[in-house]
Amino acid sequence: MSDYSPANIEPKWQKSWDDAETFRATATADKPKYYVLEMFPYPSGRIHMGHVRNYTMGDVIARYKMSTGHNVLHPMGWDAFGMPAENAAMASGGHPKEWTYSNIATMKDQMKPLGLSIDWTREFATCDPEYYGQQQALFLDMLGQGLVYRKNAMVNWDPVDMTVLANEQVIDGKGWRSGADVEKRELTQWFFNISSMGEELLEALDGLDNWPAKVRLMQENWIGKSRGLEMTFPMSTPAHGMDGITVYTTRPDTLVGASFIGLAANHPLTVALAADNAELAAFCEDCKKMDTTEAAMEKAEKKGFDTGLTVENPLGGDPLPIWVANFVLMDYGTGAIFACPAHDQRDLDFARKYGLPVIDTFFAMDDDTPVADEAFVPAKTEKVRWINQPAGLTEATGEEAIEATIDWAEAKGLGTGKVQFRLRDWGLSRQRYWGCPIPVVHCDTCGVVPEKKENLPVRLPDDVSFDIPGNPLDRHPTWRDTPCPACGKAAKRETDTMDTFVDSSWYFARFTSPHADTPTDAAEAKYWMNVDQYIGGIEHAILHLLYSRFFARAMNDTGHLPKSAREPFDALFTQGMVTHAIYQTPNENGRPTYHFPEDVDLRDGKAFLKNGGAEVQVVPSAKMSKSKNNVVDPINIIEAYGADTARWFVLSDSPPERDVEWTASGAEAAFKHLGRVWRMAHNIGDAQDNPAEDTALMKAMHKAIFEVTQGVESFGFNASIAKLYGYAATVSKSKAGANAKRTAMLTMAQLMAPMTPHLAEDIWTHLGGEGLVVNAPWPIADEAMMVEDEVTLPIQINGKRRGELTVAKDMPKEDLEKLVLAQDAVVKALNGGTPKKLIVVPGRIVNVVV
RNA sequence: GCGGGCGUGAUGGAAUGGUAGACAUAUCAGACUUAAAAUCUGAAGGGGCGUGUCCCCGUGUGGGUUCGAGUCCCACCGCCCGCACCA
Repeated sequence: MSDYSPANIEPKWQKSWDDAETFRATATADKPKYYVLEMFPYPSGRIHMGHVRNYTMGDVIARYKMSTGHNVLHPMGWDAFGMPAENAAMASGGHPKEWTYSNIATMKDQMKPLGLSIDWTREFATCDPEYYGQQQALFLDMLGQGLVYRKNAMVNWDPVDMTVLANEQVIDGKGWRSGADVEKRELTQWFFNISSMGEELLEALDGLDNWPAKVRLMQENWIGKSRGLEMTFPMSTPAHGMDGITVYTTRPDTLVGASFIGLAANHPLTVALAADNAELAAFCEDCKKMDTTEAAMEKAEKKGFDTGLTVENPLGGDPLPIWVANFVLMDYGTGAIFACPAHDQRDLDFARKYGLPVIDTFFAMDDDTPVADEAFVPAKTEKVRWINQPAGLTEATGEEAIEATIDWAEAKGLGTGKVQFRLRDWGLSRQRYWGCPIPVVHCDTCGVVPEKKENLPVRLPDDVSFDIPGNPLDRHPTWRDTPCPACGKAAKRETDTMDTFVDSSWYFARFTSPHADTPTDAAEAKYWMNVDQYIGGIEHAILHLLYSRFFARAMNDTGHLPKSAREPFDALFTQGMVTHAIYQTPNENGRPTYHFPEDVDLRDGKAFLKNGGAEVQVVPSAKMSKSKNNVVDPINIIEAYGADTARWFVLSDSPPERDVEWTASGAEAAFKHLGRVWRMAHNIGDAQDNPAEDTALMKAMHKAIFEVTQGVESFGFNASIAKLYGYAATVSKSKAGANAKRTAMLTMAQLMAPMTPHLAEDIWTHLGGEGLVVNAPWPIADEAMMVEDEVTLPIQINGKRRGELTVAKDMPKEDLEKLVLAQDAVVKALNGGTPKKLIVVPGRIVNVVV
């Protein structure tokens, strides 16, 4: 008899699915829909194990939903714009377009053998003119609604990539991609007005019950809503046309403790003063550098510059000096603060350094110690005793004092309560070639004019070169030239392209009608949206997901999505990485030399080099990385064991949200198990029916159906697989007749089908299952078959297990208690006495308290 | 610094407040074999001697709640992640 051969099986069943167009998503009224989406990949050129795990999880859900009577939409596409393509063009002289499309072709070839249930007819790349043309249409509609605007802004300039970066693309003062120190530059930029939706984006987080709490919290912190008081301190002597300093504070309750005013280095007053004060100008230059590169290293160092000016204190008392302080930021609040050193560590550090007063405004309930070197900052919910509180409070929590003081200040006309967000508008302009052109024209007469929709897409020119840094669109001989859409005179195109995060902010909506000649088709979008289950990496917790939430709202506002899709992802799952041990030996410099897994022998829990036998240090569970030689290529695994083994293994060993470590022995074991199941299906035998054994097997089958289903429903794929191992062992050992075994194995095929679809089809057909297993309805566990007549109860004495008792499930409590008290262990423990207490948890446990 | 999460065998991990360690890896033993591979069966948290349906200890540490705690509460230790001069 032949043996389990994935190389024969897998292409065969893939062809059957293709021929039957099994995965074609069609909107029909007779079935509920289910939209499952995995975050689409960047076409780097090769798929990796992380992709395999991500897509397999989505595939399990998609196939399961198909078999439970849903129209399933499970699409795939390519996040295809971005700098690596340009970098490759610079390095090797090719064209970003060719590089990208060739990578897409390669990766698709690598993905196809996985047997994913993807509707490839909906595939697109974001660099397809058909896609980015609709993105331009969307941009114009958003422009019309005031959701996009232009402003001068200090931007983060990456000197290596020669482009602007969003705040969130700057990590520790360095470009997220290039790692270069980021500089500040002032440019006219396009911005999405995401902050106008801050409140809604924050409030709607509450409704996202099927998102990880962690992601919701990260977004909440990112949006950063706070309530405080905006008030103006009148200047003692007006200067540079200004007669007051407006500050924002979340702690107006500590106004009594104000000791100085702090201005940002780029506050308008600072800038005006620096114009004729070289020393201050030099100080401000220092601050600008700190903002980017040195911030991380010298975070504790507070520096300031005394302007010599003062403001009047609205509470009476001495005027407050105005300082320029390096820790005050222009782009939050008003760029000016009042400092209360007693209750803010930064202010205190500053005050101590420059000898400014420290005024306690409240004390703990049981402690009068004045603040020394540590600011007193209790939780806002803690009750404290106030000194000269402006609103007249004596004992109150911070929360109460803040609200009371805002009311007081408003009544006195000193200021107004204000809500502030950390979330800032999203700068989308990029000075790059390989991105979606911003569809506007600059006209000397008309200014900035939107391109007409009938002229879309504004296509990228193909004849560009990358031999000099900077944007090839800027230096293209003719591309910029175009008539002004308003007056028809000669004008110039915008040469900035869009941040690639724009491309991925609405692709999920485009998948509902990928070839419509508007961004979406209303009927299709209404049927398929929302995404029922979105799956991807935690690294997208803030940027991609927040931007997508914004875009879904913007698309609703511009009529491209229904209101119900303003929150586009009903459920989000963030999966863990696939890791692999690193094998390293120290070289002569003491630095590690990395060895490929295939060069290492594993014996007795240790690792040795095959060549030379030297012992190798093993670093477990490290992220796969080419530079560490610990990457496992899915293609090699598929060739060696087949796709089903790869799929089974990446799901098996760890819960989906955690990292899973790829081990050669684990993959081997997965392959062996699939072979075992295959042989079981081919060795049913011809045993006669055996009622007792048959019933026992059918009971086990229904239990397996129940448990595996539960695992799939709850994203516990590893649990489902553990149950399938157990079920396989039960079937294998069963003495049931051939009919019952055949039934048991047909169910096995169905239960395994979402994880190992090719093997499942093969078994299903071999055992005479009707049609394709992918189309078979999911088995339903029969509750009656899962009822056990007898239960084994553990008997505890004082909470410790001391024996067990097998009794009829429905035995009356009194009879059970009698039996328990007659147990040897219980009799011994009671030693002739009576139990203090007898706890019977029906069907679970008995505890005797002695 | 702020916020969040996690600590269970050699390893990955399982366990609605109810038999801790399912399932898998690695390990060991047995069967089959001339032998090996493959396959199948079984053992296995640690310790004890009295070898048993035995006893003691055991889920980072210390307390607490409970008839009963890996699970709930408090404090501490360690690790991981996110944010970070946001007034």
